[in-house]
Amino acid sequence: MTEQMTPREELTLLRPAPRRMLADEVYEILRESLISQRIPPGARLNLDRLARELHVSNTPVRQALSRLEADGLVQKEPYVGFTASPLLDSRTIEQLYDLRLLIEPTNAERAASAVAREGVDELTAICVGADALLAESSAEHAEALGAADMEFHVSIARSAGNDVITAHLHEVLTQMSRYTLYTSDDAAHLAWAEHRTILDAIDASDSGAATEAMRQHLRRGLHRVQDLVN
Amino acid sequence: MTEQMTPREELTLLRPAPRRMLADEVYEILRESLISQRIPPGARLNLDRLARELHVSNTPVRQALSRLEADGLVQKEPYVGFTASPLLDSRTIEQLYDLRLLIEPTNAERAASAVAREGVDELTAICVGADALLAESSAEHAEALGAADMEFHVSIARSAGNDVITAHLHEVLTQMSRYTLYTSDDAAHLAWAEHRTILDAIDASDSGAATEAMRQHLRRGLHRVQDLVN
DNA sequence: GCTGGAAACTTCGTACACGATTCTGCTAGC
DNA sequence: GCTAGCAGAATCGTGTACGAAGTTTCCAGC
Repeated sequence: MTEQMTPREELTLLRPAPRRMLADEVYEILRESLISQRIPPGARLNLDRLARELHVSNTPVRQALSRLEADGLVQKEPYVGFTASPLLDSRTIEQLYDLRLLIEPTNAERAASAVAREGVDELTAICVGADALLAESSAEHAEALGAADMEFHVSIARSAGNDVITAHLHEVLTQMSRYTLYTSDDAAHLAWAEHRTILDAIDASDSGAATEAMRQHLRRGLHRVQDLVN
Repeated sequence: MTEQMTPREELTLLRPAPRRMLADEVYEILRESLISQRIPPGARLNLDRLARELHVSNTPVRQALSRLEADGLVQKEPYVGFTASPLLDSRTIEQLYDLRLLIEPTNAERAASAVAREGVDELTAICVGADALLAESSAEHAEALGAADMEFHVSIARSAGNDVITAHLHEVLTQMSRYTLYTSDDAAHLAWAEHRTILDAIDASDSGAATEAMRQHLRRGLHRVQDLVN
C-alpha cells in the first residue's frame, strides 16, 4: 500500500460514514426549526411547499419528516399530512420527568463512581460554556443553553457507561427540547447552579450526593416547567 | 347531529385512524420476518428485489425500512443499503436488561398499587393463553410466546399508568424480540412461572412482592439469555 | 341552515434518470 | 506465473417527475 493517496481516499478514512444525503440536510433544518418553534406547534407541514422552499424534491422531505415523526417532533396522519407536534400537556411532561427520575439519578451515581477523568472534563467544559452564555443574556442564548442542557445530561449518561440508556435519554430530552425554560432568567441561573452542584458531586466521586443532587434538580425542573405551562 | 350516519362515517368513528398505507403492510411483513429471523441477521436487504417480491414499488419499501431502522431492527449505510441488524452482543444485552431493571420493577410496584381491575384481567388472559401454548409445544409456538412475553411486560407498564415509559419499554422489548429464548423448553416454563408469580403479587396488591418478583424475573432472564449466547 | 356532490388540493405510489458504490476482468510489474 | 492496481461495467440506492387515490373545501340545491 502506498502512503500517497487521493484526497477522496483520505476523507473516506477520516470520516468512516458521514456521507450526507439530501434528506439529512433537510432533517437538520426542519429539526432546528421545530425545536426553536420557528415552525409553531400544530402547524401543518405542506410537502410540496417545503420541497420548493428547500429546493429539493418531495422524497427527501418525506424521509426527513418520517425521521422527525420517530423523534416525536411531528405527527403524521395518513393521506392527510404531517403537522408539527402540539406542545406537551402537563400530564405528558410529568410522565417524561417521571421516567427521567427513574434513570438519571442512577446515571449520576454511576458517573460519580466511574474513574474516567475525561467525563468530568467534558462536563466542566459544558458548564463553563453555559456560564459564559448566562453572563451575557439567557434570553438571547436560550437555544444554545437548551442544547447545552441536553449535552450535560447526555454526557453524564455516557459517563455512566450504558449506551442503551444514553440513547433512550437522548430521545426523552429531544421530546422535551422545546421546553428550554431558559426564557426565564431566574430559571436559567437556578438550573445551571444545580448542574454545578451535580458536577461537583461527581468530581468528588460522592455517588450519594450526585444521586440526590440529580433527583432534586429534576424535581425542581419539573416545577419550573409546570410554572411556565400553567 | 343526526343519529343516522353512513357506514363510512361509522367506520371512521370506530377506527380513529387505521387508514393503512402500503408502507404499513410492508413494515409489518418485514418486521415479522426480521423478528422470526426468516431474514437472518446481517443479511443485505435489496430494495428492488423486496419491492418485486412484495409487488409494490420501492418507495413503500424505503419507508418501511426507515421505520425499522428507528426500531433498531435494520441498519442503513448511505449509498450502500440496508442490512438486517446483527445479533446483539453480550454487552448490549446486559445494557438492555440494565435499563429494564431501572424501570420495570417500579412498573410492577405501581401496577400492584393501582386499583384498576381490567389491568389484572388483561394480564391473566395473557398468562392463560401462554399456558395453553406451553402445554402443546414451546418450540413450535416460540414466536407467539415471544409476542405474549412482550405483551405481558407492556401490559404491566400500561397498568402503571405512564404512557411515556410504556412506549420506551416497547422499544426496548422490540430490540430484544429476536431473543425469544423460547427455543428452550425449560427456559420457557421457568419464565412463565415467574410471570405467574408477578401476576399473583399484582393481583394481591402486594407492591413489595411485585417489585421483587419483577427484579428476580429480569435477573434470571438475563442469565437465560446469556447462557444462550455463550 | 343543512345535505349532497363535485372540484381543488395534497398525499401516496409508480416509473425512470442520475450518481455513487462495488464487482469483474484486464494490464502492468515483480 | 502470480499479485497489485486500475479501468470499465454492472448493480443498487438516491432523487425527480408524474399519475393515482384520498381528503378537504366549497357551492348548488333543497
